[in-house]
Amino acid sequence: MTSRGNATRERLLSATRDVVRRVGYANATTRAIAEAAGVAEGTIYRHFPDKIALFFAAALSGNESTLDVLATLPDQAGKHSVAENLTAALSQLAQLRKNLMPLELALRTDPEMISRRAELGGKLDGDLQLPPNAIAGYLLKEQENGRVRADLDPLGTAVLLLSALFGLTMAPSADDDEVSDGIVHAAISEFIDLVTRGLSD
Amino acid sequence: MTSRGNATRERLLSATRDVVRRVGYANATTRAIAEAAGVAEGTIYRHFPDKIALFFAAALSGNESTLDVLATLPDQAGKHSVAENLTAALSQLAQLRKNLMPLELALRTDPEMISRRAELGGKLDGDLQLPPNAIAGYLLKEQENGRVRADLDPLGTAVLLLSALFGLTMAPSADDDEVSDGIVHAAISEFIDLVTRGLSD
Amino acid sequence: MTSRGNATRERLLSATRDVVRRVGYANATTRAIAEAAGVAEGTIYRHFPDKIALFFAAALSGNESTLDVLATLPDQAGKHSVAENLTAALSQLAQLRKNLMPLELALRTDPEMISRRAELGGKLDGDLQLPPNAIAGYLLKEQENGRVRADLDPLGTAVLLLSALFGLTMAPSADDDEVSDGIVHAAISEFIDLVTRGLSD
Amino acid sequence: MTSRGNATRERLLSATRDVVRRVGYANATTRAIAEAAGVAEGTIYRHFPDKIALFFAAALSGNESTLDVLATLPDQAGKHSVAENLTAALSQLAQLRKNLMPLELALRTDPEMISRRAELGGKLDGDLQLPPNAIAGYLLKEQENGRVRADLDPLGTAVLLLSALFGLTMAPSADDDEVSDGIVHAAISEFIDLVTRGLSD
DNA sequence: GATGAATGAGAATTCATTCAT
DNA sequence: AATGAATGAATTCTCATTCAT
Repeated sequence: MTSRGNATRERLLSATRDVVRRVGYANATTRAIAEAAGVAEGTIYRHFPDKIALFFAAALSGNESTLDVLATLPDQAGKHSVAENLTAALSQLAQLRKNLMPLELALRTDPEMISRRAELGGKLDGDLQLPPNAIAGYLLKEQENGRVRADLDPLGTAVLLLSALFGLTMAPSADDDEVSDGIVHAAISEFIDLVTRGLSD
Repeated sequence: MTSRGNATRERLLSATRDVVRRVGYANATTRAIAEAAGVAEGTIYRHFPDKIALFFAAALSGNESTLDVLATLPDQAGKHSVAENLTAALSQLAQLRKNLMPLELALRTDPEMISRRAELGGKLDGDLQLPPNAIAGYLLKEQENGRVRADLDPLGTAVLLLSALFGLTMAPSADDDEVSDGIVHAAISEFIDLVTRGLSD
Repeated sequence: MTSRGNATRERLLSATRDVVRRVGYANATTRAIAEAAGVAEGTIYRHFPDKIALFFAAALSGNESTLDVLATLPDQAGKHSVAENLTAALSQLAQLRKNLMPLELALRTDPEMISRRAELGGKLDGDLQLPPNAIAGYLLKEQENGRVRADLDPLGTAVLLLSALFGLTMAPSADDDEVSDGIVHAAISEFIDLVTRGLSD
Repeated sequence: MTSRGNATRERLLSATRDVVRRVGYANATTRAIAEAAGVAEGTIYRHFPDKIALFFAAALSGNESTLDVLATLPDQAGKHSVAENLTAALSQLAQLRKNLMPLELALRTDPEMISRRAELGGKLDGDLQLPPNAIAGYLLKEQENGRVRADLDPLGTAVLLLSALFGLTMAPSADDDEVSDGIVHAAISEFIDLVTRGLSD
């Protein structure tokens, strides 16, 4: 792969993310993406077999660092407070979700994408399995530490938290990305507070 | 509006819901909807100015009873347990979500729909505001009863619960509707248990 | 089907034959066909599921009378001369070939069409089987009449004659259809003379 | 021309023949040919001005030996039987046709190729004229030997035989090349028998 | 009111050809 | 000589919408 080719590929991935964020998945046409990337439409097909493959690649790329951070979550057990640790972890994941969300929505909306999910193979499935596993691992350690109720199912609770996170990240629709990030972070914080202390306490 | 016209209109609304549930919003073409309704494509445009108006109307119609039940939620304060009341309320709402979800996804995905949101005017916005208000009203009464922490913001917590519910209802993808309903109900129940008792007890 | 719809369908079939004859199968685009038919491109797809179905339909339609004539060939046995009967039959078939040839060539050239051949189902396969069977039936009767050698395999000989006819009809490429028809007829006549009398006599 | 360049050129010609035989003329893309030849797409244009020129060159090359054999046909007059000589000659030609056929079909199908026929100039026209001339020359000598009817037009008959051969070689569609060759040879043999002895004899 | 044929803009994708490296 | 990334025109097909009947 030439360096020019690589640069074009990156421009396409970045343009795809931009266009999807701007006009939504349904309106992210190859024409719009090519124009945003400053290349001809045909160029897309030198780098990706089809549009869906481009979307998958765009959704996956650029999330490596987030995932790395998440992998170290279980090591935080015992340090700081449980609420702080979970808030930090979910905030990280919210970042990830912001990139993956249009893809996730499309996955739930467009039957063709569902059937193409295999494409992501180990890559996305691995990525998607990391979060619940990391959180479950963390909860298990904290159970051993006595900082989390022993009768909780760690994996079930982790999935519950992630599902709720999904709802939380969907909710706000601020145009300004920074503002939006702040809202999401505050919501997560409140949510973890609620979950940690309970409704009645 | 003649009774024939009315019947056709209802058939179109019902067909739209069916088709959207079956093939997703993106693939719900006017042709498929007309076929499902047993009418000609052109007939759609006798009843609705365009496709988006049809979707809005379809999403709204048929949820009246669910909303009615919700309106009585604050009256349950003090009866049963808080967990039971919230579980019941969110389960009701999950039903509502199942109908509204494709529309909600589209609303968050497709900018054209966002701009058409005004169309729903008081109707949808009213409907959408009822759930948080009903839950907040309930939480407030339970605070007065001493069954919910006084330092919680009722409306903020209600929105939090609803956001989480959204994530919960998105998660499962069982084909069988009844099975899916069961999974969602169990998840809501666990979720409310977690929220009620807290992580650490 | 409305009468307007039927007329459009016929115009499309006729336009397809014209365009294919004029520019060849490979260059017979939907755009060119629609333009020739005086309709919008999208109209093609109201009448035919896709381009290949249109080609098959175009190739098949309008050959009924030719096939009918052929079916009566065995009844000619004993009348006129064998050479006259065969010349007449092959000339009829040459007419058929002129319509089917672009399709036949495409069938041998384009793998996608080969796989779609099933589409023609009984229709084309029946049509394609009639000629050899009709000729074989005729030869058999003439063998009984003693006007054709008894040691010839009727069906094998019929296939041989038809294969040769294919070569004959391919050969000339006169632009003027009438001239071309004349050349083909003369070639068939000479060919049958050769086959009837033999090289050495 | 360096030897490397020459080797590449040969690989391209061979790859073109292979690809055309495998997927048909319509699907023989420059990409597929370049891949089969193990070179980059751009390399094609170092050796040939465009795709059509490549096809012409590929069709012509590699048939020299066949043509040489044919040139000696008239010398066989008087030896063996007429049927044997013609069967052998047509079988040779069938081999040639197998290579030229996709091109011939394209020539009759695709107007663009017709207009480029000039490109072949003396080369292809010479090659194409050799077969009828060789056969006509042979028939003339056999007329002198009294082994062929004197009232036959040698060239007309030669063209007739070649046209029929074309139909014969088109007919079978066996996947296995050797099987296919066998079928064609048998058909030619039967055909010459028919033509030699006549229908009634 | 209802029909359904027709429309035409626009979508994804292909491919021969060019050109900087 | 060779590469292979980039091009952009062209292709098939879709679909919301219109309108004569």
